[in-house]
Amino acid sequence: MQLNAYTMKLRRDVFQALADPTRRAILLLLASQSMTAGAIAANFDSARPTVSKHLQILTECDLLAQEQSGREIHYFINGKKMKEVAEFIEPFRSMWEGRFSKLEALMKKYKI
Amino acid sequence: MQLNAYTMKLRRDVFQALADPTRRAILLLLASQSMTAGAIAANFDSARPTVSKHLQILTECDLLAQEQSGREIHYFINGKKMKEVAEFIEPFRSMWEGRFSKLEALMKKYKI
DNA sequence: AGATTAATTAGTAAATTAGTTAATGAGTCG
DNA sequence: CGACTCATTAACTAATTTACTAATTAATCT
Repeated sequence: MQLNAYTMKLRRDVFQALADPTRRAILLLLASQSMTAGAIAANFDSARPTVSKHLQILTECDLLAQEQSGREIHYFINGKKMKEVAEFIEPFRSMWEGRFSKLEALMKKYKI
Repeated sequence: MQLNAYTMKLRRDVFQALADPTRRAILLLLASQSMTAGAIAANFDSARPTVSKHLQILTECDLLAQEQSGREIHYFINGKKMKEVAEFIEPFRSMWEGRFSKLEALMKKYKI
């Protein structure tokens, strides 16, 4: 079997999915409501198959789920998957919001 | 609203930097203390110039800052930049932690 | 049935990325 | 000064990503 971009197993994790600005815009679009592939694509300049591909990538890594109704496919966000990203940045939170963040930064820097 | 290359952020941004697992590991390493390039590289199998490149990318997008001391370069995290990621995730938070997340999801889905 | 619509899959080209080894720059120390 | 060390830059390759047009699948409408 010939392997191509569609059949090959590629690296697909949440962070890689978020790396593309179009995909982030899709997620923000869907934050308020679910939409069909066509309605989503209407918000972008890219060709429809391009948006379709982005939707597939987001779905593969579980950031989106789909539900077919007739010939339309509705896409909606899987909030739980976003949690993975939130958990990654959690250890850094104190670095931008704590009162003592500057002091802490210095202490870390000089390994006190 | 039409989203295009003007309204979207271009490459080499925080999200693109986080897409690589080695770079995420570097950030986690530095979460507890600053380290020299050599000490960081010692934690990975990649060749040193490879790690150096990752450090450069992380520095370019301000996730890391560097400070030279003699011939060593100390790298440390710029927590504020992480905030950008946190802010992107924020609108989705209710989707994984709210009591009513399932109900909300349904309401959004059917645009009630 | 035939035409239309919604969306994906296929195939291909261009750009970007991550990795390598070799070479270079710049402190440190005998 | 010359050898050694820390780290980056240069040059190159292989793999991956993103994009497009054309073709296909499947549901709906007249």
